[in-house]
Amino acid sequence: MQEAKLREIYPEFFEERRTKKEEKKSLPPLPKAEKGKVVTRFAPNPDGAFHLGNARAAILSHEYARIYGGKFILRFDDTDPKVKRPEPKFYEWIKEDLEWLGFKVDEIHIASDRLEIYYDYAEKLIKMGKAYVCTCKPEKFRELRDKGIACPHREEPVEVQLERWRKMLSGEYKEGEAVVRIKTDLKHPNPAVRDWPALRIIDDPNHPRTGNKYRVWPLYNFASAIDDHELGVTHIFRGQEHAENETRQRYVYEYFGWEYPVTVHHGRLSIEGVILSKSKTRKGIQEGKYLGWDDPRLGTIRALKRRGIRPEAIRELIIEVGLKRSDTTISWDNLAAINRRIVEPIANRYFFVADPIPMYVEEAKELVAEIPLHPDYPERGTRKLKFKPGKPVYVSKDDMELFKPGNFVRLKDLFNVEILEASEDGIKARFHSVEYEVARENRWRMVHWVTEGRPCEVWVPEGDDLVIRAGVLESDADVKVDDIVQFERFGFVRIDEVKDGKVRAIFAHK
RNA sequence: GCCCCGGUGGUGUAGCCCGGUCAAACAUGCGGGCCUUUCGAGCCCGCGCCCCGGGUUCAAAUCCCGGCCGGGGCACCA
Repeated sequence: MQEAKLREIYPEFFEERRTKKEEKKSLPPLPKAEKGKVVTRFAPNPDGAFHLGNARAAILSHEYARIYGGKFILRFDDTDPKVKRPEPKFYEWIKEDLEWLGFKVDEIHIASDRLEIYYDYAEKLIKMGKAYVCTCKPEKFRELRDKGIACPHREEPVEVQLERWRKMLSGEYKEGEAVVRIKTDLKHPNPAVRDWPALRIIDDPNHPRTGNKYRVWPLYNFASAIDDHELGVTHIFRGQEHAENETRQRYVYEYFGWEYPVTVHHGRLSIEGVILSKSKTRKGIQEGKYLGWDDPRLGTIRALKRRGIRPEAIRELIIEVGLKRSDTTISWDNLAAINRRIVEPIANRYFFVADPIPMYVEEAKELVAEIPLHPDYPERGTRKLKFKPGKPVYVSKDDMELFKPGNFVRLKDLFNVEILEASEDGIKARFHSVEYEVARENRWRMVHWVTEGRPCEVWVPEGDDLVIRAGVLESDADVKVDDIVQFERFGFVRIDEVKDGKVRAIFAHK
């Protein structure tokens, strides 16, 4: 348990904590955190859209910065122009998504602007004899490393190293021919930690921000180690996959005599049945399987937003999941429950009939149903649905099992009818009574309906499928793009598009 | 293979450091009831969990050892 580890290092802090638990679900205090002095950061690679998995580190970082009145930094770790290539739009999207989540970003830094800084530190380390330029073939180096043997370049004099470093910068070495390594314990139990690489050459980076200006690029561990210190970061939140990187980075901190930030490693967060992986998402988009990074089936922040998930719900979820180090897969029910609580009071009600079937009602008189937009908030007003004799009422195929001859149903807020005949082409019914009480006493079921509707489709993400439910929405429904409303007896939806009188909505949850 | 983590109801989390107050808490889910012009919400009742085996102890979810299971890392990715 990582808390136990933190306790070892900061026992005094946990004493405090004991006295004040008892509180509602919230984040535990942070070790070594002083009011006003906490600096956290979120450091994504803008090579894909921000998703729920990334949101864990981001929200924890931001939340603690706020709790302690500190600073939250957004840093784009865009130092791999080759394998995990950044794309310009993602820099913007990440900023937009953070804003949507309600973040206050105090500073923004971009690693690709900071290459000279990394070069300076690299040179310092070389001069200090703590780093060297290795020109071994990667396989050769790996072989030596695994045996715990120094590579031939390791102990060469500083002047030779500096000369090679200059050659790296000047372009005399090509990609793959030279790399700067940080010296570590060659007998470190984990071979992967031994003399880890800090900077490498990329011949034709064509970086979206710096083009071909720089050919020597830092690797994540080096850039991150330098930046966290340079930017004054005090607390780092990141996935447990980074736990071993801490070991590497600490060497740099030790050489410079810096203090390593407090780190909290959390497990991976995912939602059942939802794809988060950037590479899988990209592939799916390319193959035409997904409509884009905001396809409602995906777990990107943009997709969740599009589905009508509120930012507060995401925040609550992350805080509830907390600092746990094991991976967690939350269920949709869980997120939906949180979101429902938030959205329920704001969502106005409308009738949407999926797969409409006409119902012809005999012996009924003209009647106008006046229904509140929200049952708990009558002050919001009402909507009026007119019934005219001779014209059909549309009901949903989903309710077909209720429409058996001899059954009685109540058309909600209108009147009660007896079913005479029923098929998927149409239903014949006879007016029975208008009073709700009659339906209630007889325990007749209630269905929603529409007389004059406007075309509407609802996209319902179901795992990896996107089911499109076509139907009609009550004609006067006052819906605008981005509204979150409840289609009664259908579920909460977000209005995605209103065009030429046609409405498209995306299903959030029941 | 080597190196890290983790394992509490169907799901997610709390409790574990400092053993008793924990036949275990909260949320969600599921079942039932009340209320109610739908659904939902709300209120009430119920269902259901400490991975396994040893050990220490008067006492173990909690400490120790072993096992099993799961996740992550071992890149000139982040």
